[in-house]
Amino acid sequence: MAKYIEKCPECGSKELEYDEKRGEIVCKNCGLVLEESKVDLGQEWREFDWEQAMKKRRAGSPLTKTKPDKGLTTKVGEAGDVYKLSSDQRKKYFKYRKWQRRISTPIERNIKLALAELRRVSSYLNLPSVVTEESARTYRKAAARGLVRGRSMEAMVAGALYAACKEHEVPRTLDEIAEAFPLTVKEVGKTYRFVCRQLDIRILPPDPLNYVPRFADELNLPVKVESEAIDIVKQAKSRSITSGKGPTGIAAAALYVSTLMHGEKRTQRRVAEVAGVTEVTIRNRYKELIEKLELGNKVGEVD
DNA sequence: AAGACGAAAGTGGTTGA
DNA sequence: TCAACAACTTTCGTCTT
Repeated sequence: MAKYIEKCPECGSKELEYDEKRGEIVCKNCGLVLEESKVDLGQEWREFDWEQAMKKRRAGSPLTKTKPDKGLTTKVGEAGDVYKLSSDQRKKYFKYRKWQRRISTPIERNIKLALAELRRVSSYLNLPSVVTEESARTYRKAAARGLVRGRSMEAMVAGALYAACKEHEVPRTLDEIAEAFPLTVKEVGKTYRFVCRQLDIRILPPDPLNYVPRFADELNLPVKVESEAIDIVKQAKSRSITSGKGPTGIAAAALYVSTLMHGEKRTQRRVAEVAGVTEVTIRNRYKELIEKLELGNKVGEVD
């Protein structure tokens, strides 16, 4: 990811870090947030071979769930000339007419308003598009089931948004979201739970395994250390000593133990830093791991 | 001098009456 | 809806390398 600024205007430090999830550039030295929103001019899809490339490449704006008509804004003509068309084309015509009519039903009108609100708040909070898309999907579902009736539209949007944030592990508090609408924290929380229950959305606690590769990479650890850490996490999971604990803490501690086992030691501070937890947490988890998995004898061995 | 360790007090989120 | 609770953080002092 290209950086457009290379020096912090506040302290002059060149240690800048781009946080992709938050879309912010942060100065590692003084913590100043330099740029809150960036426009990603790259393609939003990936292509792995020629076939996929042919399928996925296109021009124009992305097909997106945040637009009620999926971004197709061309007006479809009125009836009249239809019968001059071939049957194939006539079918297409009716298909498009369907979408045309769809945006005028009450539900779609409601959704249109809701999505406008969603886009506004998303950009205000600098949320990545995956989250926005996810909330849009959720809101559509909720609206389709008539869950919005008798509830404020804003609150439903907020609930869907909060759920999506949690699902994608984008750290936005209830307060931040409530403030952006604005709604009270209570209202957002209530609709959030309502939406989850009704749509059967389970926010499963994030799996520590997801974090291991990322942290290992940031610590420049060799593959063997990483796979050992993954192993440790799996063992820990099978003995259910991971439940209720913060997943990042587990991942970090497993990595730390693994570094000791392979003589690739990193300081607790460094590990804590990349994992976004404190050294204390690393120590606690690490102590647990050693105890419960009887790893004590293996630590210190250098191979 | 830097890292590791652990105790104590405080905070935010979850849970159960 | 509110209070209890566990996990996690912050802070700080001590010990080890």
